[in-house]
Amino acid sequence: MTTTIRLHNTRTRQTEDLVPLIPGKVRMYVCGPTVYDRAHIGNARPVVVFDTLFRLLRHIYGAEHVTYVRNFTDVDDKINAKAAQTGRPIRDITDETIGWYHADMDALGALRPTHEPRATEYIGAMIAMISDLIDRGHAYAAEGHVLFDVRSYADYGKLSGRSVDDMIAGARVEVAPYKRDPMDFVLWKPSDDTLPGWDSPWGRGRPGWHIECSAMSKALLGETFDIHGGGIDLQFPHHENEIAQSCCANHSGQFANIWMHNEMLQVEGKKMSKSLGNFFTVRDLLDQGYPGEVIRFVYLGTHYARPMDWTHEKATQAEGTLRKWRALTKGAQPGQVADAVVAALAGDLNTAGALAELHRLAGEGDAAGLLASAQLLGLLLPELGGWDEAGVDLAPWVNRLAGLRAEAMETKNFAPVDALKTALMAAGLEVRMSKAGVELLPGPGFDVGKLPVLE
RNA sequence: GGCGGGUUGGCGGAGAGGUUACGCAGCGGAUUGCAAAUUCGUGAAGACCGGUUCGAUUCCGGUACCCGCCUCCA
Repeated sequence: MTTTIRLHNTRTRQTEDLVPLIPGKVRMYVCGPTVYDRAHIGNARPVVVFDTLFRLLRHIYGAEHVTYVRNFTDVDDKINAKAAQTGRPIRDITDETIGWYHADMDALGALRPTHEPRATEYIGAMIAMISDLIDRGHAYAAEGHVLFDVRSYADYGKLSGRSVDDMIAGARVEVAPYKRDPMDFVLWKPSDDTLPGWDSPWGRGRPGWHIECSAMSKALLGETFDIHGGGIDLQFPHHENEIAQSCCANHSGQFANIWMHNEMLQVEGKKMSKSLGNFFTVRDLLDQGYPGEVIRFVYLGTHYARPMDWTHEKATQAEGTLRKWRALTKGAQPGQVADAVVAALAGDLNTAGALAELHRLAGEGDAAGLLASAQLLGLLLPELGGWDEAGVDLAPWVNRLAGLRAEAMETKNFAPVDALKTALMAAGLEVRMSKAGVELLPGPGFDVGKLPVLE
């Protein structure tokens, strides 16, 4: 445990050493998806980023000393809307969506977190926390709602660098009449008979958005823990509100130590949006033939704190690199993880730097080191492979090409060789002919159906 | 309007106050029936204007442009 991990803490705006609150153990919470639809490729970025951090933490502290919690938000008005629209039970929708999520994130090589709590299983904990906040004078009930009193928490706005007064000045939120302050946010809201609801001291209702993360992190990690992650778009209001709730409900007044935020993702230089037609789910990309490993490689190519651009060009390059590396490490056993790779990751999760080290290892022909190091990044794992193989036995084509070539060397008529070679290349094969013989390797876009028919 | 982030060679994309990032593409050589692959070598940067410094792409200030959040979208 000689490596010290340094991480940029958005709470303090500084890059800091990770010093676990409990020596030798690391606890991390990351905001997970609202389960009403397939995850899009923007949703997948924090998954890959924090999975990579999870892998690094396990490498350094030992797998059994790292606890990673990522929630499923399965109570939400978007889910309610979908249920109303389709007539399906909510639980059906959320169960199905969680299944999709697991399948899609598995394809990207993301490990399952230690715990994946569902919000609906922690309603009691949320109600208890809300009651506590009321008792301590940080929240109040009004017209079936319970609201958090932002004026009761002096540090409100600190995470996102805003003051309550500034926010009110620029606010575009509609102010409900029962709010004491325009910035007060909902902890609990009433449900009518058509909506899911739970009994509470304030009547039948459902939780507000932010309280679930406060309740679940406390239940599974404790009042304080080491790392809290999520997309930068969650910094305000979600994380700001989480901090307010948790710090006011916790006796220590402390919550997560290091806050990490990943930047957003664009597609071909533009914001991903349905109206621009550049909106993709992870499943869309997988169906289009981008292997999950290739998608992961593209993500790792940009530092998590910088905006990332998804482009077809990058995916093509990533695919070529991974093909090369998979060929180089074929049959090899993982050796030692390279120090330089760990050092890069330990420096605020510099995945792009780590990939550069991988290139170096590949250049040196260190298959064992490359394999072990790549696997630390969640690449070159056996379960992510297979896409780089032909899926058919290419021996008949190899033999025919070799035969024609041998003849041509005698007759000096290379036309038949070139014709076959052209056809094979058109099918997406890479054709290598050398003194040692003929080799056919599937390249990007290889299509078995386009292979020339041999007589 | 408020808050935050960014601007690096043809493209992508890092680190470091002074020494080659790296990958892809390009160019030249070797190799090849031709190619591919491989291999050797090579050119190319730090938005703009100031400041600090012996020295800044790296620190500070300003300008321009881009992006995000403030609309329960990661």
